Amino acid sequence: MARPFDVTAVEAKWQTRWFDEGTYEVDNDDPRERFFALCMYPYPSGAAHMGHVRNYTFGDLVVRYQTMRGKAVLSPIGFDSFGLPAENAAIKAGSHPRPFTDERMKELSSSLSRLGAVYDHRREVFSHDPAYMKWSQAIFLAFWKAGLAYRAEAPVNWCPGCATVLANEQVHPDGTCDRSGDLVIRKNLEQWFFRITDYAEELLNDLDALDWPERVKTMQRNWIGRSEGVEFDLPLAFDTRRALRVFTTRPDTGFGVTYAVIAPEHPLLEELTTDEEREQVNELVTRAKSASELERTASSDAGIGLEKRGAFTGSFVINPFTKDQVPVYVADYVLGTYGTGAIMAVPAEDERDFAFATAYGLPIVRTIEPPDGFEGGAYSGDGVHINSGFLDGLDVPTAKAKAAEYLAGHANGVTKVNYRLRDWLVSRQRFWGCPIPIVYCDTHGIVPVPEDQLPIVAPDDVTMVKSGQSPLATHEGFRNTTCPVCGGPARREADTMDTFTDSSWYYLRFADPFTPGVAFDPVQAAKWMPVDQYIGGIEHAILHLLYARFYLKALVDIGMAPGLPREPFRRLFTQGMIRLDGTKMSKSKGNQIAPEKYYETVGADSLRLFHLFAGPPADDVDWTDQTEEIIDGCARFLDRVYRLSDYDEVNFHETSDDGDLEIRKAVHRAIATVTDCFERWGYNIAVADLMQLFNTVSKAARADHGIERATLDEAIDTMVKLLAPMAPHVTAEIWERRLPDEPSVHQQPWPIADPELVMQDTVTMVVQINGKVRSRIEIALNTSEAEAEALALSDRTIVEALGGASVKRVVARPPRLVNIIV
RNA sequence: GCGGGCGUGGCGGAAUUGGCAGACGCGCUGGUUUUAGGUACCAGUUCUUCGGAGUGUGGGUUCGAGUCCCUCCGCCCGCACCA
Repeated sequence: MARPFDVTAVEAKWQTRWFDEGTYEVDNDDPRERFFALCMYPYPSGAAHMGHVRNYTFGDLVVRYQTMRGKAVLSPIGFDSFGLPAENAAIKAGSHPRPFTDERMKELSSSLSRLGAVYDHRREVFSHDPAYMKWSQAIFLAFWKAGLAYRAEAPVNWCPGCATVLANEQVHPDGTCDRSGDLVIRKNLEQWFFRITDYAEELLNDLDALDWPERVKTMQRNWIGRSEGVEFDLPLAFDTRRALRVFTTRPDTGFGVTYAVIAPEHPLLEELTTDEEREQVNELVTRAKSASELERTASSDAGIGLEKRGAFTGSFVINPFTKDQVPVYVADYVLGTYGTGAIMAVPAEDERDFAFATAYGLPIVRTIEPPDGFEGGAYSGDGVHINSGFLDGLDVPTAKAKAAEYLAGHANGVTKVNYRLRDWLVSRQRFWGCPIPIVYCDTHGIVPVPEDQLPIVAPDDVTMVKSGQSPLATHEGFRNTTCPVCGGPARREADTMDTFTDSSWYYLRFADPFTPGVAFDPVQAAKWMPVDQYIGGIEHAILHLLYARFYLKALVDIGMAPGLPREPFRRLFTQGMIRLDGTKMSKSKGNQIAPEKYYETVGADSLRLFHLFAGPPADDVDWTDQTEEIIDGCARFLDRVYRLSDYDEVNFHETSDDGDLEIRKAVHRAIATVTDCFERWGYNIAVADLMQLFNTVSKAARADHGIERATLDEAIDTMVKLLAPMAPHVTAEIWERRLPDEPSVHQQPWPIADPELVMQDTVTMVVQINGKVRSRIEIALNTSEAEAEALALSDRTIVEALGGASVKRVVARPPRLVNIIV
């Protein structure tokens, strides 16, 4: 395609200038209003892919737009540079992950520059930088000292493919690993945890005030999984001084408890199991323990309760409502890690209990009258209580309160809130992560590494193997150390931290990487925090976004971030993904379209414009046969703007006339609509509005009648400014050619619409007959209803169309329309 | 199964509060320029039996519905034994 300018040269020229001149460097004491714009910490996987391009196009637009709005914009970049892909590649190549990672970082960095994205490069951060690791480790130790980090043995998720344990958040519902797709198995291991559950309530409540997509907030709410209920005792039939403690959200259904169920891991199981039942109980427990999560949940995948697996323990407990003895079963549908690990079962009002009761022939007693015509097993809705003694006749909420009161007096009942959220498992048996700064001494046990010895950096002379433990575990030079307390022989922790710890506080380092001796100075960081606009993919809806929220709250509480807000990201935007042939475009699927080729042909500006124009930013984009042509169309539009700005084929007239006034109005209306679109993420519409404005201006300027020079000057200068955040290179070039003595377009203030020109004094009012458009009348904006009605009824076209029909009613809604009903 | 979102030309998509459906772009058709192709520019492009009809289907509210309510169909996303 023949272009009116040398795209490659122009883009390179401006990229160099922005970088060399530090155009987007910003100081912490900048007096302007502040704006913190941030794209999610990218994993350096090499040159930017199309998803990056989309993400960083939006991010860069925000940075440039807010800058033109007169704000001091903090635009940092860094790299989430620890992680498995680099380690796996190093194992394969028999090398070290560091050079591999450094290379990928360089590639990503340069391809972001090539896109035209601008940053304060002085603030660059990457996870494996010892200067950053030092503080990642210091935060770990601060958590430990505050009791937020602890070591415990627990059944954990082990991924054979990744050869490490995983957090609950990294395991899919079907029991496979988030990263490798391998089936995760259960193992009992001693591991490090962060006490994120201490913050469950706050993490849940604070979501309400965040300007985040509702979808993301819902996902987090579900993940945290708050449920309110009552914990109480079911006395053991053979020894009523002791009891099985259970948790329920439905105390009101207590009269319908016909059995109890305990988890295979429950500590009382052994005691409750009678000799006659021992064999089948053991069989069930063995199976449940060895089963993977997938196998354990498989029965429900086939349809609710098709195959509840359980066994009678031989023991009974007493229902505190009915005083009846009910059997205790062990079943794998009750989880040892939630609530008390035991439940009261109410088959009539709980689907899972119903399925189990049906399979094992247990009695079902309804305690709530289902609605007429109700078909099916369990009824969990509201209704009138029956068969429920003192609860009979009550609705569910009332009965709940009354039952809870009863349990408090008769069964040690206490109201309780349970969460689905578990503590965050942070140990990883891998090499390429931030080492956990802990030493184990035979005398002093767990000893933190003193801060002046941080960072603990993994050695370079390791043999990278995939063995189920980090190469650090067998590296004698690293492993053997001395106890910081007694100086005796000690061993270093060989595990590294989950890489999500690195991305949980990087935004604070961005805000202040300058103050020596601290991770960040809270006073400096407070100048920028919280992030005003965070941009990233929906795939981080739970993991990263929950962890980062926890980190900041914890840092504030333990005194590392006093005075900072408790939420890191005020506004979140999640952009859609790019799909090719119906699936997400990704490296692992091998269906990527590389951006480089577009840089070389149409240029970065055109590719950016395409991503902005393709559709609503939050929606997925399908890469199709048509895409190339749309990108060409975007390039064509930029070329037209360039040519018009050169006054190519333009006719001028001397003094301004009505035509010029119309152009000025169109220009100012576009300022208003484009600005509005920028504020509400309607970039696709902003591009459309600019194209429309261009068409109007271009047509007028090239017509024989021509245009006044001042009108065209204003139109073009404004268009270039409005386009500048979208297509930064070509607009900078046009601006410089037109106004070589002025500061760059990117330093210009964002245009402000003149209300006089935006306001239309006359508008086209539609006249309908029976809801069908029959005529259009130009009217004044402030026309009254009566005037509008009179104008409509006397309009020649309308009189003809009516043909003397009797008018039943007239609905006048000036200035939009009049509807005549006949 | 539960929760949420979405169905508009050949295609991507516009249409703040119910008020001119299809902005803008792609593609397509015709034309001007050009040795030709490409580029550039101009005109047209929902369907139509030219009365009208039309925003997945059927109903409802309203003077008026793409927009609000109900039914069904289809697609996408999240959750899925958490008591």
